[in-house]
Amino acid sequence: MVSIKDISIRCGVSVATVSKALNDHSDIGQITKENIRKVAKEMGYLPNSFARALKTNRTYNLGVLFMDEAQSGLTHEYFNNVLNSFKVEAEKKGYDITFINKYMGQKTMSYYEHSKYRGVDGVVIACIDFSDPDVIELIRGDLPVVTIDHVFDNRTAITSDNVKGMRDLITYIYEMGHTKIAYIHGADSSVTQNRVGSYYKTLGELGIEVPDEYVVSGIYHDPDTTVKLTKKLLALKDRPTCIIFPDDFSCIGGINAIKENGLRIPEDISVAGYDGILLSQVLDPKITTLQQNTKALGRSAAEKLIALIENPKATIIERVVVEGKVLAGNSVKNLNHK
Amino acid sequence: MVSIKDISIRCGVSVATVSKALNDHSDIGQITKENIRKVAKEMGYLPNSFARALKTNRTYNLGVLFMDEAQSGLTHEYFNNVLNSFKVEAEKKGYDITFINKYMGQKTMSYYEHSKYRGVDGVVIACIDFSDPDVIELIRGDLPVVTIDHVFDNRTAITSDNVKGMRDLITYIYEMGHTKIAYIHGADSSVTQNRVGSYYKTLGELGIEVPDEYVVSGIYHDPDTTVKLTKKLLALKDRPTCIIFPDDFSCIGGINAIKENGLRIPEDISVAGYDGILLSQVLDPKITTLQQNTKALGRSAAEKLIALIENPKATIIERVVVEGKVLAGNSVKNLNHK
DNA sequence: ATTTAAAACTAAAACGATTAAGTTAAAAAT
DNA sequence: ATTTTTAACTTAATCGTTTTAGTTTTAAAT
Repeated sequence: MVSIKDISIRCGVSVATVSKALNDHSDIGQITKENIRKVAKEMGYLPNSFARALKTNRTYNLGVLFMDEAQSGLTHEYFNNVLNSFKVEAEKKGYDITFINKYMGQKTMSYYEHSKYRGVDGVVIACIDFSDPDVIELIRGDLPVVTIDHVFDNRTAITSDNVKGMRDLITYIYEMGHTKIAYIHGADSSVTQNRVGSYYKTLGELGIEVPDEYVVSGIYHDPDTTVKLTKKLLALKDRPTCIIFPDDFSCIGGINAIKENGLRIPEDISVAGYDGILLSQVLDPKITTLQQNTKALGRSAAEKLIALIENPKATIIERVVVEGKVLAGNSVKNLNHK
Repeated sequence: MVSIKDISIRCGVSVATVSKALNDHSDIGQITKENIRKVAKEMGYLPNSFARALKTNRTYNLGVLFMDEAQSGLTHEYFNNVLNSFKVEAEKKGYDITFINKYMGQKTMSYYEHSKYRGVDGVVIACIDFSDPDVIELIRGDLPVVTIDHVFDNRTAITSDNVKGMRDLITYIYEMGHTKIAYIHGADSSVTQNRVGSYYKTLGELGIEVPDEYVVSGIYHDPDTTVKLTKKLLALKDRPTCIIFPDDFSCIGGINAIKENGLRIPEDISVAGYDGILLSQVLDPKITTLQQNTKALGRSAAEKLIALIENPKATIIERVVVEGKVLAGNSVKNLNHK
């Protein structure tokens, strides 16, 4: 590999001059600069990122901590889309991304250690158990951090507007004539708390009493568990007319349970999901769901993280809230004009 | 950050000794080693990966070049799954992964340049236009490379067995009583060539003549284009009884076109996909498809790439062929016992 | 008691950049 | 004509490792 030194020899100048010329410092003459750049191109020079990183402590590398229940944020469509959007924006700004994990070969490292070891300039955290001590270590650490879908006091956070999302979804369902709306929610997290809270609040404002049995604790992204919980709901004496599932994917479990019971959707019972993944819109019937704006989430996360990195003095903690929108499928029956 | 030097001072030995102790060289005494390791742990020492990379030219970082038509291998379920499996295996062996791309900020770099700049130890290439000059540059380059779903003479390749896959799929459809089997295939590539070749060969062996109009050139992962092409097939005087689509995702377009035409699946016409993505098995009817073994593909790619990296002398070019299996859904009607 | 061999450690160069501080040459000010 | 300023470079240290080629100490062999 051709180095700065090779160029300096060819050009008859010092390595310092070459370095400065390539980095466009002001104390190098125009003619010299141009010549050095020409020669560098001719020789096929590529900067050595480690050497640079060693000296400057900047890698132009962003850590990504994306982990779902199944240990693979990659195959989870929601996080997938957020990640892809994050990646696109990061690359646009000249950053690469590196996945942060705990288990590197034999050794285990904490997320913080891994981040430090790879020297990432900052980390985006999403899709994870935010109470994990290893995550907390990272949050408390000295690296710029942006969290997605969870808010820490002293850190920039990008969140999907789960309060408004759930309100909009319920309002839509209510306007379709439903009042007996059950909710199988996901495991406890701030996302879940916001949604459940908004569920109660919205129904309360609409003057609807919610029987305790209508709110069931489930698991995100788990059709199997959802099958069981759905059956429970179907067995109720006062069965709901609509069930909201933790997300579109687990909704499939719910749909299967309902079909197994000999019921039709939406004729006999209505269902709604959450996320608005591709799949939800190709199912028959199309699922009525709240589509989260994954593009904006990923893009904002990258923007804010890079801003944090590039303006270390002005460490501004920001809160970005991204709204989603109701995707009206065909899975919620209109009870108004029957 | 605590460095090797800090440890050396605390232990009263030279930095060389510390380095060797931590890397378990044979010329350091047991007691010294243990002491140094203890102190290193106490002080929270983390090796600096750039410094190490600078000296050793090894980063324990693998480049990933995953690009689909939409410029985002990440949101494409097939590649997604391959990538995830690749990542899991790589991490198990102590490697991180870095996405290789062309456009870093303002500057554009070739894939090869990007790989060199980031100093990845090797690159896996998949899901891309393999005739792209930038890809060729990488293939011809001096980095260990493994390709997925495309074979280059002098490079290790992991391929899904498209010949056997298509044969199995067609054999299944044939056994269900079909002889008029159309095929909308994807854009030209070695994958497509293998599938189309196998399509003709298998049908030929079964003694079935294929009308020219039954083989249509389409696009992978593009439901919209598939809608149009499906309509063409449906309009034929001698309409096929079964249509094979480029993949499961574009199959959705085909299904929609068929439904629009007032036809039922599989009662009036049968369809088959390719890939076996999650989605194919939750649709109603379940799509009959050939499920590719994405886990094995990703794992093998990582294994072979790392083998190449860790045994530079024995540069063995390998060919790994991974078989898939027919997922018999409900989208192909059994014509035998009507 | 002396030489030889083995074990345990160190010195210093190197990897490829960046950068603070210093130097030289040319231009501007006196 | 001399001093001051500015422009255009260079020197050399530094980042944190690894590693070659010693050096010293201890043990074994003579």
